[in-house]
Amino acid sequence: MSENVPNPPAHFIRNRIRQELESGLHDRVVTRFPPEPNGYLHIGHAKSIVLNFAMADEFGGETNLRFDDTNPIKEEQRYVDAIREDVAWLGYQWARECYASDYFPKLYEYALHLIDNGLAYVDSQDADAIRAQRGTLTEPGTPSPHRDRDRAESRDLFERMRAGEFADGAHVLRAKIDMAAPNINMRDPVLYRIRHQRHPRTGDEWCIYPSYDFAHGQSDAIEGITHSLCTLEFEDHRPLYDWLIEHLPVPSKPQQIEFSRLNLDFTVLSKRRLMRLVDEGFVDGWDDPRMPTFAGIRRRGFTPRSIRNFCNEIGVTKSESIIPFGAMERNLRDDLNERAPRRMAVLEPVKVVLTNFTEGETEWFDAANHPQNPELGTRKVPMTREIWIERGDFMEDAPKKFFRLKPGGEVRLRNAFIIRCDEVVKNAAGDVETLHCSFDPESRSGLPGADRKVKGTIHWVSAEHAVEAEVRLYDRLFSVPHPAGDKEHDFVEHINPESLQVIGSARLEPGLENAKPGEHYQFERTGYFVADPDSSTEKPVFNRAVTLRDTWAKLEKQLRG
RNA sequence: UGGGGGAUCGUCUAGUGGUAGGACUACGGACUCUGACUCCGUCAGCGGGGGUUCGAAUCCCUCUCCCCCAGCCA
Repeated sequence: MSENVPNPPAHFIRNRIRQELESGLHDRVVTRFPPEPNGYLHIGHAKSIVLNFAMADEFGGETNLRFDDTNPIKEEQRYVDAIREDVAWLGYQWARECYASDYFPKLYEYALHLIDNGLAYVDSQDADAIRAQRGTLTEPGTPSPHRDRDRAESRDLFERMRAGEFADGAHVLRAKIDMAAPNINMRDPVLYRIRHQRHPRTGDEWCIYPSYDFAHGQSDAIEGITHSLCTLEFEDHRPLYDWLIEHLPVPSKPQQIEFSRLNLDFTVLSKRRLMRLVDEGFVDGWDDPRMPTFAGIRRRGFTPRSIRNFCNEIGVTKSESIIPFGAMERNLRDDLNERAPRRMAVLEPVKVVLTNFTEGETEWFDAANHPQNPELGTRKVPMTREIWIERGDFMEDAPKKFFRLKPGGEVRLRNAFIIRCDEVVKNAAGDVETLHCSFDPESRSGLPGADRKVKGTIHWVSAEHAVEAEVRLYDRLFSVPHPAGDKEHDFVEHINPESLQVIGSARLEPGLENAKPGEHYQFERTGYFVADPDSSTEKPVFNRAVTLRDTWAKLEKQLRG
């Protein structure tokens, strides 16, 4: 992946690793991306994925994909499959696919080690009692009555927990650290709990499962992870992470480094909220193009490269930040601008009759597939007497700065010739129905007369050859920058009612009916589009991934005042 | 109110004693058979108050604000 980032920007983790390598603290970098398979990945995870793979890649190491599957109540195989697909889609190949559950036997041994050394004990109270004894933020906790249970008894109990002799919640294994610690994570945290629950990978082999704190660091150590990169909320867990590594006979000593998670405006990124959007039908599923999930942004038309570039652009720090959604869109434009073939498509059609164009005749024009990259070749587009143009490209009472079609005015038809609007035909309601225009034969593309300057150029599609298609225009899902930050209103109240606009019959240039799902095009002057999985030759469907920058829209807004 | 983090242009981010820099946005202009792209230019910042110093974003003191932690979730 490093070919995409010739000059990776410095950030504190990169700097720190560089120094460690120079000082000889490490001679290689091994990282891991450790999702819990209890939900789908979203754009927030992309930052972590890119960071982890980039660090290993840049410093000659490798990255594992490790599923943190320590809680079988919430985890499912389908999430594992989806996550695997998502990481690969982003463009990364992990060195090893690991599972915390691979280490259950080892972790069990480690637990025994702690018990035998008087560093862990079995507590036989229920969750409520343990909670009550934990103390509060300002008051220390009080020791469990079982805290000084002798090692042999704890060991016996723990072995019987493992053997399945007890019901869920009857006992728990706890580290014996410090009930008065100001850091609540150090107040004898739970290491193992009983869960008679079939595990997606280990089946019924285990009925006790390690907690995150007990599994994560030790898994890192077992895999030889040098840098365990995680988000800020785990900072409080680092003392525990280090404590366990220090007191256990683990094969290596990883270090945890925290960075701030990615936040985007005009969306939500918490699993709970995303779940509600799907469950309550605000979107059409996890892969709805408005969703910030990998499945969603992929279907929306975001490319892996644009996401990677975006992640590199935003940097890595410990300060919390909210990145404008537009930053992601710009990266998409930058990527697609370079490589997406251009096509003409009329979204809101209005008919134009070229009065001096021979009826029944078709003239084929050459059109470049890309204005800056001739390697993308050319194509032929048909011109006929009747064509479609964009309704918004005609204005009857046009302001001075309006460079498109107006009564008596001229405009160039992209790749073809210049036309003049001679007559406006309206229906009974007063809406423009048809425009009668005449074209200038001397101004055909390629001819000397084509050099004549007209201010505007618009796109068009031959009415006879037009391919009818469904086009889905997506906009931000929420109408406020921080939907989750409003304490007065439920975030769903801020859903943008116009986040999806379906155009039933857009008119596309012929050929586009053969677009394969996932193929990107720029519909000139309109935006970047991708063929949806729903698309077929019979009924093409395109999603608008992002609009083009539109300075006219801005100007128009200003003119209106 | 205990503990752990954070605060630099509108946004993101460099800068650990020596002229606060970059990117994005915005704005202005050039170019243009996409009002796109590209190019050029402009605006704009060290949370507040003290102190140390010839000199402070950086060191010291103090205040303020924001985030995280009291799951047998991760």
